[in-house]
Amino acid sequence: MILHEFYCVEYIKNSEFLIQFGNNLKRTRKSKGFTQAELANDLGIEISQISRIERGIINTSVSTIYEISQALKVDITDLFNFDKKIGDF
Amino acid sequence: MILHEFYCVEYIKNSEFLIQFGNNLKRTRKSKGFTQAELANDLGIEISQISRIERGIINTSVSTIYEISQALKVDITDLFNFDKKIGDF
DNA sequence: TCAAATATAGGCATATTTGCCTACCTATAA
DNA sequence: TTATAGGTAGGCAAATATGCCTATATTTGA
Repeated sequence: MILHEFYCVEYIKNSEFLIQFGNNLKRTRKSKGFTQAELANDLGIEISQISRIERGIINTSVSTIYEISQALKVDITDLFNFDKKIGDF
Repeated sequence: MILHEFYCVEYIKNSEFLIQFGNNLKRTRKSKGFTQAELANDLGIEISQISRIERGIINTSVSTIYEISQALKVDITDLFNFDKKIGDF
């Protein structure tokens, strides 16, 4: 059994990046008018996975990222353009 | 024990995308003058992983993609710009 | 042709993600 | 207050990626 604190600090590599990425995904998803449930349903994956990705607690795969970009009808590169977009959450 | 044929067809989702992605990574890596061993060493991961990623037989994580882009000194979005670049291998 | 460098292949144990599930939280509207 | 929608949390088993290792194939250069 793993405590969440330990989980965040030791278990995940690059968690800062993952959190930024997740926040950007969340903003993008909302701007496209999707709920987590709708996005998950379109992808055929679990809502809890979307939640975990957006919170940056898992390091999802490149093909999932690709599928998300297709479902949201955004360019996959948009999901990585978050360097300048801080603090609009 | 898993035969390679089965492995490719049933095990991997989105293998077409992963192969394109891998080919694009390979071209990008070479254009930056890196061998697989050099890239793997810079990242602190296994050469065999780089090989597997470039051949599209595994679905690596978003943070590994991010780290690769940093090691190669390219924008992460470049690793996904391969729609138009067919047949230069 | 030969040797060295580079890349591919895969076994095996371990790490991590994912699917499935249930529960809880938070806001909003009736 | 109650109900509903949207999101968060986490346990557990199964699926998949990764590290570590050795071996083999392919390419490159002398």
